[in-house]
Amino acid sequence: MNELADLIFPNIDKTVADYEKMYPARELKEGTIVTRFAPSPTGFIHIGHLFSSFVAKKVAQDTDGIFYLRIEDTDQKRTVENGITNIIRDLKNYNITFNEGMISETEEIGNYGPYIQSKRKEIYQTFAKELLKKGLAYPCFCTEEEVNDVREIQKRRKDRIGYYGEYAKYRNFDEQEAIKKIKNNEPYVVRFKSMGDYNKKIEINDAIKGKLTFPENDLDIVIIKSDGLPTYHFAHFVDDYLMHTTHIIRSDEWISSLPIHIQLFKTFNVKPPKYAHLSPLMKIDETGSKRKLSKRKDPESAVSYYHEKGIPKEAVILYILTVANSNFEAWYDTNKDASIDDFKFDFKKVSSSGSLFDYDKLLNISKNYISRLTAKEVYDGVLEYAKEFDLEFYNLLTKYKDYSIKIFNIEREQKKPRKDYDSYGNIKDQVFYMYDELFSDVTYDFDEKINKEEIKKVLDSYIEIYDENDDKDTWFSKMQNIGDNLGYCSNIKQYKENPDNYKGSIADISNIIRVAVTTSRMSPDLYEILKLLGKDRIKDRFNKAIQKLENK
RNA sequence: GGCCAGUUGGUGAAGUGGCUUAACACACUGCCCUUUCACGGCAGCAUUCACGAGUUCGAAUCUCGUACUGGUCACCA
Repeated sequence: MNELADLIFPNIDKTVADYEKMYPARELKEGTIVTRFAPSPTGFIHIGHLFSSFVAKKVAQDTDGIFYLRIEDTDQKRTVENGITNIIRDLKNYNITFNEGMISETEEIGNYGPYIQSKRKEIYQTFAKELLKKGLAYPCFCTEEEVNDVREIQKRRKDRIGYYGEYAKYRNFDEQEAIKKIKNNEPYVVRFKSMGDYNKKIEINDAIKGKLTFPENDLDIVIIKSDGLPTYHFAHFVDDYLMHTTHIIRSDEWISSLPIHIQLFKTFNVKPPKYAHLSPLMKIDETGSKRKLSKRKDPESAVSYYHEKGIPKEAVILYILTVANSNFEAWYDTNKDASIDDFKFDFKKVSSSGSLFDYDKLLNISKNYISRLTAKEVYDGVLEYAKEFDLEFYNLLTKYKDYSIKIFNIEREQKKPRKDYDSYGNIKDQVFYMYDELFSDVTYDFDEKINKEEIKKVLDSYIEIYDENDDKDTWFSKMQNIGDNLGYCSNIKQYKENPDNYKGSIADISNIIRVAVTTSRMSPDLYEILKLLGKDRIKDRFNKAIQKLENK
């Protein structure tokens, strides 16, 4: 066995024990959680990554633990230029930062590195070599075709699929023959020689899914690929053992490999970490069935999608927490001013089946979030958004900074603030009429019932009496006067009792002015809008509206 | 096909044998408040927890079976 091990890994002279000494257990209080986020460096962060990294960070943080970033680049094909930098940048945007691990394409912090798997080759090989020496691993010379053929045979026989038992061609292959093949440069992989018994059961307690029962693993899985790098299963064991990860938080597509992972830990006499498997976010697809959000088909799976819509990062995180922990929403409702750091995350409150991604709910959370910001904060948010996506608006916001903040302050900073902005991306459409530069090519939504002579009368009498210094009550009683003089009821209740006695009500008067100024019958507080516009601009708006009516 | 898991209104869910005539939130509908809209308030929206059988005085909650949905069965992670 030693001869074979030395032939396969001639340059490995350290032992597992050496590495165990190099990476001693962390000196942490009992119950402290060490977690990690371990993506492939594809540079693409999707909502699922955000979800699992957030949860991992949160549970570590709740115990003053460690959260580190490990890069899983054992599949060279998937590696993308600047992938690591992009991942770090995107996560940082969402306030997801690390205590340890990679901090750029090449640099890292922490004592348990390297934190990038391609630099850990010797470590994996050391563990594999030890297995080889003990007869718990062996080289397998099967070609891809051979493996496929076996699968076909198994399908035909309705046998369980996989490399195990009598289908494991090289499991009991003669050592000298193997040595000959290797010396002959035949390609091979290293497989784990499983001692598991498929008829026995193992029980695993998942922090989220609860008690899980599986048959023992008896698959002789590949641990070292022909390029010398480990497979996920093997790297997971080696890394999380040596880095002393206490909790593996990952997506639940890994559940079915759990027996393999547990077996690997047991083989080295190591206590496995705790596992917490997260269900993926789902959506209803074209055919009406539920499926995982896919980064190919679903634009909303990309984190950049929310960025482009101008949904505040904080709102996205709030949504994620809402989905992740079912009691969060109620907690947040009663602790509106608390930081989400004060919320204690609970694995038991994580749904064990996949949730549908609910965009309406996200928007609602976003809307509530924005409603609680100060006008200045809204301004900063829109400004940052516009800088990237709407230069025209950006320039206006910069030019009219104080004025813009006043606009955003209409019916804000009060007990029950307005809630009409659901994202930074939809603000411009709602306030465009406050900017003369945006007020061209407009169409007015005057009430059809009121003819243009009436409209003119109202506007004319209004401009005569308008005084910018009036307070709201004075202003409104003047409005009522105009109405009374023209035959519109100034009291809405009276009007409703006898609508036939009047041409209309004060609501019609308001709306004529509102439409003339904003083009729309829906707007925030009219008094505030008029005040911000000022008398001269109001006059201009009136003229413009009248002109448009004439030309009709 | 094997293995594993899940299934409570349009959506996310609460719920662990009686306090459930099934919370709460989103969406939707109606009413109220109101100079418009938004906000806010009130009401409506699952006679029933995929289906069937069983255990029990009693089941959304326990057991079994069926159906459906999802995951997995790579030298990808």
